[in-house]
Amino acid sequence: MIPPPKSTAELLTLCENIAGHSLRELADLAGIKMAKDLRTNKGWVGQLIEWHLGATAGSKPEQDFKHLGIELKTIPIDQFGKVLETTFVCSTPIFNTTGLTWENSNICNKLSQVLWVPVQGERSVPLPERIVGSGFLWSASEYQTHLLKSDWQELMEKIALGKIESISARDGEVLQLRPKAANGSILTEAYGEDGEIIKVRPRGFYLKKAFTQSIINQQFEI
DNA sequence: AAATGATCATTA
DNA sequence: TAATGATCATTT
Repeated sequence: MIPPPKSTAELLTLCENIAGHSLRELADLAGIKMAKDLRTNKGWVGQLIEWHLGATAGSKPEQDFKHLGIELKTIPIDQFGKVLETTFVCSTPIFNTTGLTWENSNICNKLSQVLWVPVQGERSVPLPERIVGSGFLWSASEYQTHLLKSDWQELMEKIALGKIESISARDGEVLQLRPKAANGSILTEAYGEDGEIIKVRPRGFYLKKAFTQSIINQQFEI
């Protein structure tokens, strides 16, 4: 068990320790069994990295390192540093959203400071042989914040107006709204177009690839 | 080939 | 059910 880091510097040291190592090595060190594949265990890599960085496991809607104000995200990239997947940020509040602003939203809080940990994610590389890259801290620039905030406001307005079912993943410049649930039969309450209560699939906020790619590029082209 | 919509495991 | 950790796999 790795104790939670007491400072940002400690966290970054833990992060340096795992850089360059394979998932097999890290699983062995953690005493965690290698996942056979990610198909039936999609969060396995993220949970392995959490263990090594001393993140407190849990399903609370807050940052991984709340005392440091830092959220942890692993991000799959290929050998050229290309981002392979969109990034889930958090689930979307869709029922009682009155009084909710970008500034007091969970997504704003989570994105205030992110420790990005790139992990080799090409399917052609066997899971145990994939290498963990060098993690780095990131905070949104003014421009990036503007993009996120305006997408968020547009999406949340549609939700408040009962137009959630008309939102597609194509909406938003950098932020997407997509289903986020165990399967299609999971339902939660939302407002319909006439203000009535309807049942919809739960949604989550995702960062589009182009946005996370720019973050990765910014880091590795310095 | 890229992207959208769907899905898997686990905890509380 | 709702939150976390995400990637899968069919459609475009």
